[in-house]
Amino acid sequence: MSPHDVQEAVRQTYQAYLTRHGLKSTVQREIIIKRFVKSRGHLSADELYAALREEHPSIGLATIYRTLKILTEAGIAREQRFNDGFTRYEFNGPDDRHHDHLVCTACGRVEEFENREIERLQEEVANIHGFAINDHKLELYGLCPDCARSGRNVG
Amino acid sequence: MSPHDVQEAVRQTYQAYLTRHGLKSTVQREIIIKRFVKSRGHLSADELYAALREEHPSIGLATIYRTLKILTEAGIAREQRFNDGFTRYEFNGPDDRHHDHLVCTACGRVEEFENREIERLQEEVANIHGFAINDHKLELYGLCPDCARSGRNVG
DNA sequence: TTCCAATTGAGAACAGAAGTCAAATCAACC
DNA sequence: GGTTGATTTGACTTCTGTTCTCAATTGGAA
Ligand SMILES: [Mn+2]
Ligand SMILES: [Mn+2]
Ligand SMILES: [Zn+2]
Ligand SMILES: [Zn+2]
Repeated sequence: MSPHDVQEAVRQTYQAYLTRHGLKSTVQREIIIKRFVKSRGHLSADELYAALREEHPSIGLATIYRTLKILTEAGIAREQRFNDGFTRYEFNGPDDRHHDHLVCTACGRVEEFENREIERLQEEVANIHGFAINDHKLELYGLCPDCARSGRNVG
Repeated sequence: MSPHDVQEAVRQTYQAYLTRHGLKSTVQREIIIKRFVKSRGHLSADELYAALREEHPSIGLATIYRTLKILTEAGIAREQRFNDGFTRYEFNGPDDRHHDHLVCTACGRVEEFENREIERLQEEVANIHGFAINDHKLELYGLCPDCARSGRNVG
């Protein structure tokens, strides 16, 4: 899927969500979404706020929070809570697959990985315990190669 | 290891930690630890506070937090952050093995499991990415058998 | 006992996030 | 285009779990 197609699919999903919930499209939301989709990191609301601060200083932090909530509910964003006290949001594109995370406890770097075998074993565990799983969280915390090499250990 | 031996080992570890850090033993800490070790759940500070409230109404919440921090640092307790907004603490006995959690999103029930194969695959992933892992978090969220059967879906 | 650092409980402070509200904006209708 | 009413906005306040502050108390070495 080309970047343009992704952009278009997001717009489609977003508009459908607005209509379905009787919400309005606004310039602030457009700006926030465009930047969020473009950045493709694991952003906190405050980081996104800071990223928009220069070009759009009038957009309030509350609007960022509200828009991220809409995006999450529309399936365009995904919430992640690593252990730094912030809720982080990542773009969830139309053909993005589920993945889990490696988190560097020194510099905050986040790497993604996908492991079908682990996922399968998780299902097995859930079955054994009779749980009907609808979400899971797997995070590996430690030092990234750079931080391990340089002996860093705090952020 | 008998309950008495566990009790004794905890006391040992606790005392050693106090000495090593120039801390004092207090009646409040003794009471909190005894109750914490006995309960063996995944308790929030507030739940522990409530549990002690009746018998020891003068013990403050701040002291609970402070004691749980000491226990965590001494390796007697382990912090867990599930997705309910509370930090939870579980007793980490001298012969307790590492385990992960199944969490019911309806009733809050927490089940533990251990899966060496998943752990091994995690190490493999970390190696591929060059990360030096020192902690990880694996939680499966869904409905426990009871809640699934009764159609419950909120806590 | 004396003495002083460690500890306590109460309340204030903190931080991320969510709520409040009057003013501004969107979009449906004419 | 203009009118209208519901939605949204930004600034601010509030909320909540946790930590900090501080004067009074306590623990334990001497
Ligand atoms: Mn990710
Ligand atoms: Mn556990
Ligand atoms: Zn790093
Ligand atoms: Zn349940």
